[in-house]
Amino acid sequence: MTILALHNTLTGRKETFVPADLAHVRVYACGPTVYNYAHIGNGRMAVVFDQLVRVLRQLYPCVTYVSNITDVDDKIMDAARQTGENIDTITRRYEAIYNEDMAALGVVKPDIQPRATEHIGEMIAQIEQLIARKHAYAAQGHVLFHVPSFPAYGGLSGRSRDDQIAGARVEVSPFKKDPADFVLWKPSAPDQPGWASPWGRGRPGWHIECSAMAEKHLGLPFDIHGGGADLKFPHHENEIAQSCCAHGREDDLAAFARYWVHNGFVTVEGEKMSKSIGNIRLVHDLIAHYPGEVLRLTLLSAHYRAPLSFTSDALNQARSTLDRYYRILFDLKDVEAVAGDVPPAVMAALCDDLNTPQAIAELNALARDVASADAVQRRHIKSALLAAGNFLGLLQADPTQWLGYGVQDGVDGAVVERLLQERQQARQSKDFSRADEIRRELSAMGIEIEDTPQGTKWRKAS
RNA sequence: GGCGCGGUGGCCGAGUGGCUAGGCAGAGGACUGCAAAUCCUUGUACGCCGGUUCGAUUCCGGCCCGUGCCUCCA
Repeated sequence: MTILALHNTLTGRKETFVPADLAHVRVYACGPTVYNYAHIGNGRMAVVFDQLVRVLRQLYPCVTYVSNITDVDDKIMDAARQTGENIDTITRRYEAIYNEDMAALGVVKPDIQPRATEHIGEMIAQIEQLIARKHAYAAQGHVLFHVPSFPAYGGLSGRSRDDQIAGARVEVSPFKKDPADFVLWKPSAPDQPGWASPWGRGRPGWHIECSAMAEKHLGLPFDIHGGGADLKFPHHENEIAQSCCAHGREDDLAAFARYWVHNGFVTVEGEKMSKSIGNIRLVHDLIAHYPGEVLRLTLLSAHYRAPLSFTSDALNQARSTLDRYYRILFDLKDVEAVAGDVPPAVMAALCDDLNTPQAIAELNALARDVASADAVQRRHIKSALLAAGNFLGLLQADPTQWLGYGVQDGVDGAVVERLLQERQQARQSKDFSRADEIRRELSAMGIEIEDTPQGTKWRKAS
């Protein structure tokens, strides 16, 4: 059995992954709050954990991947107020768009995608457990988690309770027993979404939903909990506090999730994406200009924990890399591939803490070898390339289509053929200036031509 | 201020105590009427200063720079 090594934020080290139950690997990753289009940072999280789950499925017979949809949140309420739309209308719409956009990135939909609003009962039950164990208290319609009741608090982020207060930007409400305490439940005004609870009509705090949904759908402790690096604190820290304390497991931070995996941030031209800078890159917009595979490869071209600077350069490089692979597949289109396993070198790279750049280097090695390959090797290379591509969510398109051969959209094939014939005649009569002129005409139409021993081929350049 | 992460050749980007990362771009060559595509050749880089070591880009300490979190955030 291949060994999977993962960097575990909980210990700060790369560790050998051993599931709690070899027969059933369980993974949870924090999903989006659905009030707007997903940006490329959301996309990176989805792609990274999709790839991790793909690796796990190669290694283990049964994997359950849960990723939630946060559909109750103050930002959603703000959005509803601004547009005058119903909250459900907004959340359902952006949930659907999220799934479409992620599918375009080659992300396989999680096995379970629980909505927060459908787990209010579980959240209330967990809050009651926390109150019963004296880790939480009700005050003025709120319920708060009492951080001092959990001495191990801060173990994931390496941040102490004092550090959290030292930031001095934590809202210190008068009803908090301790400045570090955080909200489990808060009251809703009549015009805000709310649910009946033992503490009055209200809605859950942000952190409790993941604790409740992960436990319901995966059981405790489950194997891997993931999310963006920014969620380490306070979100994941608070999840751990809630879940461990609700079950009297204050002694063991791993009693909730055993391995914690965090992906790094996407920056745009080196800057953080933010509304104020106006540099947010939405997946929805990007897929109108770039094939999803180009975006996916861009996201996989850096190691998942490293920051990724999203630039047009990076996109173009990913595109030319894919063009190269597709050209090989095109050249090998008459070679019969055999269904096979993911190439061991690719698998080994991914099993080393999801080293996707190394895996891509292995793809390049295959591509390099094709030039000197004999018939048997060519068949092997095509098979390996397709298997690796399938595993990485790449190379799923038809090479002919990808490269633009035989594309009819927006192209008058008859015109192209006529010009090519005219150019061929010019070439035969050594009228090369006329031939080159025709090539420029075609180029202006977005048509690139390639003279080969078998005649002239043309393609619609992307 | 506190807690992290990172600084690798023009660019992107792995990795390692001594043994080629890889890609892109560039240069030279082959092929071509010229191109395109492809192929061949070509680059000895690891922020700074100390320390450990036979030997450090890789380990340790300090410093500088960049960046993220500490408030909602993938």
